[in-house]
Amino acid sequence: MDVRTLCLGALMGGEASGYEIRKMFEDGTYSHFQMASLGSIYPALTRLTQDGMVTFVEKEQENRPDKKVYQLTSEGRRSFLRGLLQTRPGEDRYRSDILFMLTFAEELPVELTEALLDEMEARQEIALAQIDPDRKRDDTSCGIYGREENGDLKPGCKFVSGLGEAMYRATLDFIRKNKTALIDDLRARRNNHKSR
Amino acid sequence: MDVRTLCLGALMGGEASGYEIRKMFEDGTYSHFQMASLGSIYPALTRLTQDGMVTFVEKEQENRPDKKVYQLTSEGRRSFLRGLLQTRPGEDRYRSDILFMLTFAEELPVELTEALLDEMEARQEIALAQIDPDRKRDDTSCGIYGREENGDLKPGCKFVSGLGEAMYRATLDFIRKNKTALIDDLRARRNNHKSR
DNA sequence: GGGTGACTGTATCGGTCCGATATATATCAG
DNA sequence: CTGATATATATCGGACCGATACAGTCACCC
Repeated sequence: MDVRTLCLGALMGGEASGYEIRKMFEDGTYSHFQMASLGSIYPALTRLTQDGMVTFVEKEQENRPDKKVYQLTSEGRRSFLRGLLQTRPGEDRYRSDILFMLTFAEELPVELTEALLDEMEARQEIALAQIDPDRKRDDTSCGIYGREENGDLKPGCKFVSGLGEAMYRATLDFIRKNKTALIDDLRARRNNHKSR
Repeated sequence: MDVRTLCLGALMGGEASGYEIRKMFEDGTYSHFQMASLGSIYPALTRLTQDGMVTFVEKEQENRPDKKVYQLTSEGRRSFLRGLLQTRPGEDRYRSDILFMLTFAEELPVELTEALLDEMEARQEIALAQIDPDRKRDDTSCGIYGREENGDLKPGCKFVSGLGEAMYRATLDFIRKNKTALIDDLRARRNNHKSR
């Protein structure tokens, strides 16, 4: 799923600037299962403009740098949905440096392992908190896709964020339940090695 | 975490060829939380050789193409562990095209949504099955890191694979519990739109 | 007998994308 | 009044994936 497609998807929720699109992938709607950086978003928007998929208006702002606010054309909207019909979605992929490092827990100082576990727990907590319990309409900003007129989440979005929540909860649960056991195990092993 | 570090980690379990390292990231030990392709593994091994982190022996095989079997040098091993001590691990990142597509479920044919859900369920099942129930020593192949002399998983690896299992289970659970509700919801909505 | 696909291997390359950086302006805390 | 943070666009080097080439073996089926 390339960044151009991702940008089209982001604009399905209404107009947005490049900066705002990045925020959707950084903090917002898509942050839990997709990524795109400014270094790829801006070129993507330029090409999408050339191809007639989006248009933009330059908006002057008070006390802020100017904005280019992008918007889907009807061709862009059609093309995006047609694309989804044809695309074979790529494999889900989870990447975690911390888990990779924990694989070598036996070779590392126990303190580092502890720190890694705490770090991971903290990050998961933050991510879970970001999947709003009920932050219905606090952001006046850009039109984020997924809300009904009455402010409720659309079924697709509800499902996806529910799934995200379930994953974070399961992860947190597992860490909390098994953290001390792992640490104890490592300490015991460390003592065995010394005494031998 | 760049591919060179990843390769050093892979070789912590013993000697391996480039092809075998890729398998660890494709099917094996690391497949659930890291990725590296041949297109980056081979150059990485070349550079690691130049830097004295690994050495290789060319092994002729019967009925098979020749192999270059790589092995950590003591410098490589030290350098890897030192690296882990200094590295700030990158953020965990989950990427899923299917979830992105499901975000737009309302705009897609219900059949596609159904297919996506089934596809995702199937993939998670496969992944879960890959996290061994008890495939202790069936692979005679390369020395994969994480086993004790007696064949048990080392604590670090046990933790990590346990966490993986918990995540897959939670995901599968959620999909199974909420799939039909989502589909029904979408169908109902479709009828509402028609009748209006 | 011969085509076809699957597996083991090494290697290269185009194109995409991340991460860092530059530039500019404004707010706010200390 | 300095430094951190936020908004905003834009570029670029380097890393990495995915596809492809090349080469050999095996099993299968027609």
